[in-house]
Amino acid sequence: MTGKAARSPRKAKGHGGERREEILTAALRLFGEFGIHAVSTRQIAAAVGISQPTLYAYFSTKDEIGEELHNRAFAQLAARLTQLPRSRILTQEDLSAALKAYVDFGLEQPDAYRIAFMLETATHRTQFLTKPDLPAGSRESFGVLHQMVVALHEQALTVDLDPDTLAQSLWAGLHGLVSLLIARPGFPWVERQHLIDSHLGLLAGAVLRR
Amino acid sequence: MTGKAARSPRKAKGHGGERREEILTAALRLFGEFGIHAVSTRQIAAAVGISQPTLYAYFSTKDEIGEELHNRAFAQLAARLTQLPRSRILTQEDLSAALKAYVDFGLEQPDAYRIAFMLETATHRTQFLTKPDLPAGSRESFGVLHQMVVALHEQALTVDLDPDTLAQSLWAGLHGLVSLLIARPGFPWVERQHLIDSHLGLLAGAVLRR
DNA sequence: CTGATTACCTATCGCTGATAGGTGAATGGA
DNA sequence: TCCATTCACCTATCAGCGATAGGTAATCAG
Repeated sequence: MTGKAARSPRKAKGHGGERREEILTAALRLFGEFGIHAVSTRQIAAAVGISQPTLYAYFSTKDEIGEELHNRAFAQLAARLTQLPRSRILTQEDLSAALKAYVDFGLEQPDAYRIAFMLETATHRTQFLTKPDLPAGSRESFGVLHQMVVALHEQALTVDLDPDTLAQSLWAGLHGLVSLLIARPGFPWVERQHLIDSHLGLLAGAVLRR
Repeated sequence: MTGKAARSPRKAKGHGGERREEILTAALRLFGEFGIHAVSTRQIAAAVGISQPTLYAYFSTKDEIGEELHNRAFAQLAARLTQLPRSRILTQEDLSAALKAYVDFGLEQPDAYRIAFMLETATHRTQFLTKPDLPAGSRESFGVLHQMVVALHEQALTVDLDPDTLAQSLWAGLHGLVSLLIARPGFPWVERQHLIDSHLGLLAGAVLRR
């Protein structure tokens, strides 16, 4: 399956950080392609061109590699949502654009989305059960959605429900579509873009005052 | 963690099937509690009271245990949806009841739901990429939803979108809520029942003609 | 040139999923 | 009643896993 292990030349003295990036790049690709549990540290190491224990100079566990990718994926999504152009006074179109951006992110970068929202490492499982918080990037990306709903609510543009509930409902609606499309590519979906457009239309229509 | 391995007495001659059920029961509990990848075949065997290789008399791989639980979970959901009382001519209330039943199933049996929709074994990953089909139970449970939407559509009770798209959209909306509630119990959700009621209200309101 | 630091290595650990090959209780036909 | 077969289950062992211990050689500052 995997080719021979061509050793990568040793990094110069201050440049161990480059190796770290190489590991993350290789891991993202492999995790995305085969799933985190089907990829061994030896495979990652081989893809990078180093010995397996060398990974542990940069990460203390295999899960920590997933963790870092997880955080970066969240940060990417948050950045994407934050950097959207917005009207000075928030409009319904701004919300629609954000919903679309969320779905696009998930479908354009399914590996990242999987890792951000669908991946379950042992670390996560414990973390999510005990800590009342999500990682920063996660709060931030949900926060963008939340703030938009709050702003629209203040302008009385949303239906008569508290904005917290509306925002969580929207998130659920978005995540459901993205995660099913990613996880069940073999399902007989209707034409993808049509489904997305309709779904986002339904969600926006459900949340926005008519 | 796990206590001592009290050996279970040998099954009588024709009763190996009972052992199989015991294995599935133990595996469902352990997979649900710790996640499939964090549970070893030795732990399952210990919980049942047999040696680890004996598992392989009943299942040819560990994934096959997950597979069987997966199919059973789907069948349960399908049964639950199929057995709902329904009006002779389908009403919007029937649809709402089905939506609620779906969510209730997921939240009452998070282990089963996780295994049915959120679990990713190596087998699955390949299967879903190559085969155009879901397991029977899966098609069946989505089918119930689909048929309801079709029936409502024929009575012109739905909004002006094709029923296939509406049904898939509904499914995504349901799955998103259930999977996030299950996977992120630490998130600062609004009161759960309120969120569910609102969400289902939004979904139904979005799909049904006003 | 030297000493410290850095970037890596090989060897090995306990554990995992899975296989090979055997044992001994139950059963049904002679 | 004997015996062959079947069935339920065992111990021993495998290669591969994540992770650790401990060493080595390249590199850089002084």
